[in-house]
Amino acid sequence: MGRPPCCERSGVKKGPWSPEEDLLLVSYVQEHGPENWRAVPSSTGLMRCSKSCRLRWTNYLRPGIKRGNFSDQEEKIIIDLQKLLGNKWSTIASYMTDRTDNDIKNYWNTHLKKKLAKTGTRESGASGSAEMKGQWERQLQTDIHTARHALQEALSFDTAPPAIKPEPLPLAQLPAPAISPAMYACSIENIARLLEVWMRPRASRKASADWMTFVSAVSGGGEGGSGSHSGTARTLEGFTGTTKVEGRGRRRHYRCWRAGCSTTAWGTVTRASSACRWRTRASSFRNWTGG
DNA sequence: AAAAGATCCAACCGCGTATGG
DNA sequence: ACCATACGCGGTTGGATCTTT
Repeated sequence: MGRPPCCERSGVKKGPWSPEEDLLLVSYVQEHGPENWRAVPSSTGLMRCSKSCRLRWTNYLRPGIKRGNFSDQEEKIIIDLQKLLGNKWSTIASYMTDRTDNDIKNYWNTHLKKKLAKTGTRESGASGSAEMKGQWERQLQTDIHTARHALQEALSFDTAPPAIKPEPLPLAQLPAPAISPAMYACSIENIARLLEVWMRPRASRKASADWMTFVSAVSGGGEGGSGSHSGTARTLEGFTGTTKVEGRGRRRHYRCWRAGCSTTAWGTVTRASSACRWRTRASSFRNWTGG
């Protein structure tokens, strides 16, 4: 029954992704697109299974992913769609293309389930549900129409098929941007954008977020004076990545590097008590020439 | 300041489905 | 038709971080 895990072979790395792994994966997708995942480990040298690579891409690195708090509207959409569709997270996510199914699932499990349990009954009553169902059915019909149209186009030998323009979708308040190959090129920017989002009030929680926080701090960026630093000024420019080296909790050591250059900078990031501010310690920040 | 408990979410796991030989 | 393997999805977990004591 069932297949053995795809990652049983020895030497496969598990756990949180490092920035350099992210960059390798993004580079691969930029070049080949998000397909043929089984080729990713061998092509990139990543010591990860294909499944892990796909998950990392779809849940984290893919362009257009929105991070941060869910808006009231998003919350309502999730509640309504969950009521309508059940735990079909990927389907629900298809209506909120800037959110991943994993995010939605997590948000449901950690926030909405409790919230709904607390309020007892679900706010949007039967009439709201019926309305949603009507919208859902209309959407489905539109999808079928679009698919049929596309099939006809594909089966005919016309050159330059006309652009398919589906009718306005009832649930299209959150438009679904088609992911074109050109968008993969935005992945690096996507990482940078995530950096910006995560630098906002909420302090980073994960190592990868810490990385971004750190890079921002090193670059002298950040909002409201967060990321204050002193000593030798270093900018993000030129640094291609950073990795956590040692330490845990409130105090960590990081290393950042540049491509094709042996210069590495070491830094310690501390979280200044309750002020939610990160800073690099000039005293422990120095150049290091490795190799 | 430290310990303990609670919370959150990235990543893993197992299974069903799709696909190709 | 059968088998092997890749893909995709939903449930679950580990551990980092936050909050409370």
